[in-house]
Amino acid sequence: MADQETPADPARTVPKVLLTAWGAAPAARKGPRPKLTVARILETAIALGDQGGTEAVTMSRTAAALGVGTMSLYRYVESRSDLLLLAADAVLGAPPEPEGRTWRERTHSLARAMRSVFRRHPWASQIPVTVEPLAPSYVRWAEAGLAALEETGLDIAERARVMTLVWTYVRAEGELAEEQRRAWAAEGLDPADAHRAFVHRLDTLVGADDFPRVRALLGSDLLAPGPAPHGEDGADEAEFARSVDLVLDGVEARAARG
Amino acid sequence: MADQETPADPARTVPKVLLTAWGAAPAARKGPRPKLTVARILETAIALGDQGGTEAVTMSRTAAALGVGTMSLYRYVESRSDLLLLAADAVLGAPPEPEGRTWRERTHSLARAMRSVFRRHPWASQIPVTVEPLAPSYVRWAEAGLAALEETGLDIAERARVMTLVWTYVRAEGELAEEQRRAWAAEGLDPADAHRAFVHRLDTLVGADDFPRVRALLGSDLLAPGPAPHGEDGADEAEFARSVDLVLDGVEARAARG
DNA sequence: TTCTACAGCGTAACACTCACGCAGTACCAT
DNA sequence: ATGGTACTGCGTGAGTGTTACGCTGTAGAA
Repeated sequence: MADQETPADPARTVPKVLLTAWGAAPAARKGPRPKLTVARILETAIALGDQGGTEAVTMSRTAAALGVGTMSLYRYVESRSDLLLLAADAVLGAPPEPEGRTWRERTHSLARAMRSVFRRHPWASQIPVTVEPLAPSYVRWAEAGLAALEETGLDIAERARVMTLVWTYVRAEGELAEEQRRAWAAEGLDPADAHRAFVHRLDTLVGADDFPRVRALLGSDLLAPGPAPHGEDGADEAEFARSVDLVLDGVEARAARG
Repeated sequence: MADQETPADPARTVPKVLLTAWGAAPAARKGPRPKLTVARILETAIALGDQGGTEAVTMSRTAAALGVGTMSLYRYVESRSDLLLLAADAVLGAPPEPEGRTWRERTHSLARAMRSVFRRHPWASQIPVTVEPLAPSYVRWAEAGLAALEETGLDIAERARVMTLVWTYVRAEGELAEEQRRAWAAEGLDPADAHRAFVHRLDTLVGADDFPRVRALLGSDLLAPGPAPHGEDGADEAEFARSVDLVLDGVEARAARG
């Protein structure tokens, strides 16, 4: 009997994670009934992540929360990193129906929706689902993004480029915000203190001779306390919206050129 | 003697990592001569990262490579994550003199330079130095970016937004590329195989009914094997350049409006 | 004398291998 | 149809190797 597990062409293999993610893993026909499901495991992992971040999602903790032995999880998931990837993709879920009449409004609406996912589950932004850009939820968001951009008239490759650029930025923005939030929390600073601390450090460390432009930020709207208190999400969200607008300006210019 | 280490205002503290990074840590006046320097430790950590990625940079391995005990490193660096942050910032280094006559060329040149740093030290892209946006090398790149954008005529806040957007994208692009490269390597696929595997998986998993636009990518230039072989850096770099151009188109449009 | 750097020992947590016992199901002989 | 049996997949406990990091004693420089 030939070894059926090792096909000749490595390019025709599909990793087990992807099969699991798409629900394409073959169901068992014999043996005892499984006590768990992948869905239930992910649910638990997501809950752990929500309250303690990526590092709180360990095999032992997840298993304990489910009331099973640590090793049982390996029946459903090949490794911890696979578990995290599946959890992150599950969190991404399906994109909402984009709001707005123009492609621009709809694209912006999708970007804001993805951002809000990463604000509700900040740990997920640290797991690049796009590494395996074929995880089902990511593909759904890709499809939605390409659809929203359809009436720009740009060709499919260009639309894909825009979509990838925006999704990459949204994820990265979430990642940075989360890292920063954790850093502040580790120092025991609340958002207001954090903003003051940042200004103080900038003032202390960054010399006017070598970094005149960075220092000039001290006097700008960016760092001046405005109506929307810094550190809270109001100001950050406005910044985010403006950055997305910048990209969409570029798309618009390109679409106008044909 | 009052506790001098705990000032009343938490916003006036500067974390030790930052002081170390800026070379502002006070030198010891007594005691035995230090066997190591932070610079030498970082050099070693960077070498380890270059050949084995982030996870290869452990305290024990770094110490062993230096011929000292593991715990000795904690005299110079507060924690592993501090070590990684310092190493990543060291790798970023100083930006080169940007090439080009227009702000556009110079900004693009800087973006490509940062990308090349992250290609030479891919692990560094996984450590968000921008978390603590006051690490010295990042500040240098920020200053360079703001300078390059000066003659757009945009105000400082807008220029800062553009700079942050571009730097964030560059880092994230490097991060994703590295994660992908590692994933392929773990499967034992070379770049050519990886491209074929990707197409095969896309074809297998992504149904035409639910994802017509994503599937349409199969027939596009993006996935068709062109003169520059996919998986190698040629095609990726061209994609990167086009994405940056997209953003700069947006900046141009905004600059023209005033 | 006083301060500081160094390193060995020890701890707790982690991911993951291996081997085992056991529970159901599918199939076959009757 | 029915009873027995072979087999497969399930859960898990023990064990391995690695990790970051705390504590403590020692040696050396000012």
